[in-house]
Amino acid sequence: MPRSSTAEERRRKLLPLLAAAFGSLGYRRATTAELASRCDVQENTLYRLWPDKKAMFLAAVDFLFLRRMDKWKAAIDKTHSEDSHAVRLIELTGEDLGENGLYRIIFAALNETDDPDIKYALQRLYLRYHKRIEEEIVRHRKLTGAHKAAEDDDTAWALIALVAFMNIALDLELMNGRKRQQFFSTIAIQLLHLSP
Amino acid sequence: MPRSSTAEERRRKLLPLLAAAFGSLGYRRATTAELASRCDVQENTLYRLWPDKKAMFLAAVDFLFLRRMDKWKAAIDKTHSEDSHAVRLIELTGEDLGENGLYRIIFAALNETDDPDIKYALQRLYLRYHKRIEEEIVRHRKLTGAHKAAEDDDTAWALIALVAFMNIALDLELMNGRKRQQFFSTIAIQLLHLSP
DNA sequence: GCGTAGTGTAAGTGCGCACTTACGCTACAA
DNA sequence: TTGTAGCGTAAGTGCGCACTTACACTACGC
Repeated sequence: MPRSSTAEERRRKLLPLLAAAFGSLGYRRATTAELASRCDVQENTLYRLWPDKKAMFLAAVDFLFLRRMDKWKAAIDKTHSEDSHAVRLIELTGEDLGENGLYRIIFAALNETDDPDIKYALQRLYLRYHKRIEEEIVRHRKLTGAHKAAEDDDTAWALIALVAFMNIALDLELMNGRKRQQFFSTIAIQLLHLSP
Repeated sequence: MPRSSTAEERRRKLLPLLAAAFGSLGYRRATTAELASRCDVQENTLYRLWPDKKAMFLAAVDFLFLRRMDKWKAAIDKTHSEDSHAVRLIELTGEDLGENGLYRIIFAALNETDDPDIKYALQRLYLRYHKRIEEEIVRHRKLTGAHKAAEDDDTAWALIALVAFMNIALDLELMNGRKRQQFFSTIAIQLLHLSP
């Protein structure tokens, strides 16, 4: 049997490109021809690495989520241990909103929720996301002793809602960048119930 | 010239059906064949009433938005003048979330924002929506004398964000109905800064 | 060297769908 | 009654796109 399998490695190399393509084009406009061209390979090659377009999409979703979590981890590692992670993450989110296309890909996926695989993947993603945020809220509230206006898990969902809408606002140009950032931090802080 | 134009009337009759179809199927899955079948006419007939599928879609968006506003008006008219409209509208939103497909159609449209017409229509819709909500927040705060934790317009955007996410949560079954309603009212009240 | 698993390239293929054409029928204005 | 604008019905048409096939080439195990 000749040539050791390099498929896994090739998948890893192509994923960021696929993710970027899906992120900026959405599901529909990201045609297989376009994906191939952006990866600088033939369509054929993609189909040798993934069974179909949906699989490429799901792999991309997963990749972007994990990359986002890595970014959070890196940001937190640079924070002093006694500072609030939550506040740092809010700043971070305000800054590189939409940068890596995670939300655009999620919104693209939301239109495919009739497909059970896609729906399940999104569900899992949101639940993991929620869990991660709730952890930080708990930590934040313990640290600051802030009086809770809502349960931690409700606050976590509310922050997720806020971020989702920030991306809508970005896409639709509902507010300019400065305003959007001010809006986000005002409301996020209010939700954490930290008097300014 | 024979037969007086009934086109306008037919459009009015078909719009609710179109809107329902787009609302439950999204843009992509709402094929022209499917639309025609749900309206119980031939595709041809639709094309005699609107120039193309996009026009049908935009008309449906507009229709749903106006219907939602009518519903609000009706709800408010039934409220005692000294009661808070805002609280009544929050209850209402919690109850018939997703009922008329407005949000599903908006999410469908969000994937078509590369089309300037669709983007512009959404922009206009959100800005009108925001303006309407802000009015109620101003009224509410004047009425209750609640101390503001955020500007009225920020609070209005935050409520819009919340409702948008409620619909995501509904689609993805992130929470059950009871939980979702509890979450929404808790956070909405917190945003209005009315102590419970 | 030789056979085979995998690679690059390119030309299909078939289907779903937005949109069109064709044509006969109907109701109204003249 | 007759001409015409609009209606119903049904059969296209063409194109974009997910996915496939074909085939020559290459690297590796034997």
